[in-house]
Amino acid sequence: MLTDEYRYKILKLVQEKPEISQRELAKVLGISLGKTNFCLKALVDVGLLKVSNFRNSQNKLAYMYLLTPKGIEEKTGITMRFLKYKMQEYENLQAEIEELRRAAGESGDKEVE
Amino acid sequence: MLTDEYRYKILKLVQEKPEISQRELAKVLGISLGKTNFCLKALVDVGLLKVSNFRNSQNKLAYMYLLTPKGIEEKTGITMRFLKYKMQEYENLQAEIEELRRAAGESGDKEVE
DNA sequence: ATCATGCGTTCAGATAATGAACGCAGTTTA
DNA sequence: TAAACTGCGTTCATTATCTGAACGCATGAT
Repeated sequence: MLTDEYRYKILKLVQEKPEISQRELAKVLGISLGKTNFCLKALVDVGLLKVSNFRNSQNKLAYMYLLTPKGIEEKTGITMRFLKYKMQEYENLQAEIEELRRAAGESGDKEVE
Repeated sequence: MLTDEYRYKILKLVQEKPEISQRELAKVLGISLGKTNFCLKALVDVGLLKVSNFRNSQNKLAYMYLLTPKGIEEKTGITMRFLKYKMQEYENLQAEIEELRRAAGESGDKEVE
């Protein structure tokens, strides 16, 4: 399943390091190789990424994932959408933390740690 | 699967409305009835929730989910842990938004919306 | 030539999530 | 009172999703 979370994360990582391998991507993302492969293909299918070959001196032939113009353009929107969603979660939690503090009779200005 | 996300959300919802039904909980959480049932049981199993019956005037006999003393105590920790995790995500995204703004040559003080 | 390495790809098996269907217990209707 | 109805928690076959070992291939090393 390709969610906004992985759309965002993969586009970001690929943009930073186009020669990244699927295995490395999987490791960074904390997901399996199979899922990584699936998500990359999905991003290629919808035209956000494209694949090209490149010669790697030390390593063998490898792929390179590049953001298409569409990918570059949509990445911003995807990121914004994802941020908005996360911001909402974050604010809800902040409110909950405040409630907990009030319930515990604390001063309310302590740091979460 | 019972994750911190659902530990937190369920404990919160149950605390606010102990007489909530599994179906209503499922709807609010955006998950299936089966998963809701599974998560509630898991929370009972680990001693964070307990079940008791109550008489509901209009409706039939129903259950009531109550936080145990352990549940009340651990809810704070679970919430804090979940917040910390979300805060990290949120901060990473904020940084990414900044990068996007810089790349787009914007002024950097626009609101996300 | 042979081996070793690392790549993307595949897919059988494991894991997780779904929601229709069930039995039960109150409430309403006939 | 009996029968139909409602909404509850529970179950579990089905479906969706994820995993990672194994494969073929291309390169570099021996």
